[in-house]
Amino acid sequence: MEKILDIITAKMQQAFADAGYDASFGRVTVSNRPDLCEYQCNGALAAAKTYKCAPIQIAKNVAEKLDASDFSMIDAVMPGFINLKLSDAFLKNYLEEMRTAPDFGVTKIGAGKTIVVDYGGANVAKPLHIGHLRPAIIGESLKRLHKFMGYNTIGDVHLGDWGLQMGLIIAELQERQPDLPYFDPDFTGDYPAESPFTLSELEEIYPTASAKKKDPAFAEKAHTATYELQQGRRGYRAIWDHIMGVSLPDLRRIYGVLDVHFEKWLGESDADPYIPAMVEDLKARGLAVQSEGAWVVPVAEESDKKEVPPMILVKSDGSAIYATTDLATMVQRMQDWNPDKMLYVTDKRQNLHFEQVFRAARKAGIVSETTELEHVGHGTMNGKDGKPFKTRDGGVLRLEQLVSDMTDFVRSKVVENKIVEESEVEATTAKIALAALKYGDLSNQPTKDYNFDLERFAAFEGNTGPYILYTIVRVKSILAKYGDWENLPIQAPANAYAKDLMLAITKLGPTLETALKSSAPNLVCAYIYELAGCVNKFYHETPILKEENEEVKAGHIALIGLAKNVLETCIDLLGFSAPEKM
RNA sequence: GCGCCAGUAGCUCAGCUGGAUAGAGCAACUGCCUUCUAAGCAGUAGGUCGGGGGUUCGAGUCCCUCCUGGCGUGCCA
Repeated sequence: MEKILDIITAKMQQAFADAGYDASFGRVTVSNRPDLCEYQCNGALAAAKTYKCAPIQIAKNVAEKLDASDFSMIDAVMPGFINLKLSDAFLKNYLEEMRTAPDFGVTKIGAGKTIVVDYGGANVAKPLHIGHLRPAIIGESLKRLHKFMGYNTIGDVHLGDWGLQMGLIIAELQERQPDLPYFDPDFTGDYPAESPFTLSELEEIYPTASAKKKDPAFAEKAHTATYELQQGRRGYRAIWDHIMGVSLPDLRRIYGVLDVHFEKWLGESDADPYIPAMVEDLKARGLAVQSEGAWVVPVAEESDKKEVPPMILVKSDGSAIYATTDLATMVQRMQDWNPDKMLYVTDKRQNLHFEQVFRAARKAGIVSETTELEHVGHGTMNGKDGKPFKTRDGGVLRLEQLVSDMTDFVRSKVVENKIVEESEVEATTAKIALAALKYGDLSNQPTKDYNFDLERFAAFEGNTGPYILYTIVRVKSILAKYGDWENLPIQAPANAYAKDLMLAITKLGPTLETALKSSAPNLVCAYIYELAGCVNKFYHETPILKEENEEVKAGHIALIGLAKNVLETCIDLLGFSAPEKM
């Protein structure tokens, strides 16, 4: 469906042209003075200079030429604004079209395109911690948004399963259990099917090993083990298999709790087969050069304001680094999926890394000229006090713990409210807790740091996930009492609250487009907060089920039904859903 | 040192290619439930938009400069 702004702008441009001015001045925007109008055009102010004429005169001339058919008000006011209000008939028809069109008539700007969203970044052998929350939530939302807008979407968890961390674990395991067959270079038999460590042991081994990096002898061992693993040493591969076998089910489970789902569970290790040929190619073409013992790809450009260090392709010890696997992963993605876009959702501190990798990829022609590469660098989630989030003993808080804290908090409120049956308490709690967590995160700009405040996010009032859910649930309750409502047509606005609500609904398409183009789920949050406010105002001021005129009542129901559908669609794009009661 | 990001109400944040009176939520205070879920709605109060210059008819928004904070700056991811 054509956007309202585009429809009006076209008319306004025609009016400017008809009045003898350049059509480009006819841009219309949503009003910033809702008390005066719904849409406005500021073009006369800008045109005043060009035509050396008082802006108000231009505005009046244009207003006279404007096709008035879809407006209830066209007003040229000082100093030169053209204020507009839509006619009831136009709004009614527009909303009825939204109601009956698939996906509310939103333009599928991604139709025919494929996007890879790389957003997990979980490390095997390490439990998910709060640092993994934002990429999971933001990435999942961006993926769903792209899908809704027509893209073929491939979400890839891109596990951290091939770097130094693997070597650290192997080295630590060897110190603890040197007699295991994995460490015997002469062992030729079958390795045990049973893992030599449990999940909780593994989760303890890694941080212990990581802390020992300062010991040069241990670090040396870890680097060697990393290199040998990457070279395919049999015993080490077997350990690696165990690490994956123990770790993956747990990762899947926790992502599942967050309602985060990946199409592909690939990792850095899956890029490994592509590395040798890629490295050889880069060397052969002179794109990779030796520097300080390593092979690097210089990516500095003339226009750089800062010094951009080269991308390290092969470390001086011969092993791959994350730049290597990221680049090789691009080779794999282009070969297997040929995407139009690759979107990376990771911590913003990796900005420089991705800048380097993107440049190297373009330089080497690993991606095509038209392949879009974007890094959404998210900010950090800090504690309530604005300082890095730590547990009481100074450790890193597990993601699972965070979810369960939120769940406990919400559950107590749900129980207190006594609206749902005891048997539904857990399911309802889970939905509200997830909404609180995700909305609390997504309502912030992705790039900014924010402070996590459990009580604020889970508050049942204000700009929160639960508030949005509550709005939806209230409407659902009315619709259920009314009965069949799905096919009721939209009517002209019954009152001012209805009109505000209708105007808000029409902004769905433009909002989703902007949110997608700027990779900003927070815009969707802001939108549904506004929409929910309109719903609640209408709800409060308009008796719906008590309306005696059946025709009028049907109009009310059709409107809140559409609003509810839009809200539910939007929260699905954010990655959560509403219960039936709360 | 250099680079990037941020600084808006007591707190947490919006503010869409510069536009009419800078907006929400929380906290504070005040109204509205025998009537569709009060987890709601309405209202009051609270701001020299970090400081200083500049461009413009018009600047929270663009340019310069300074201050403060965070982060990054070749073999971790």
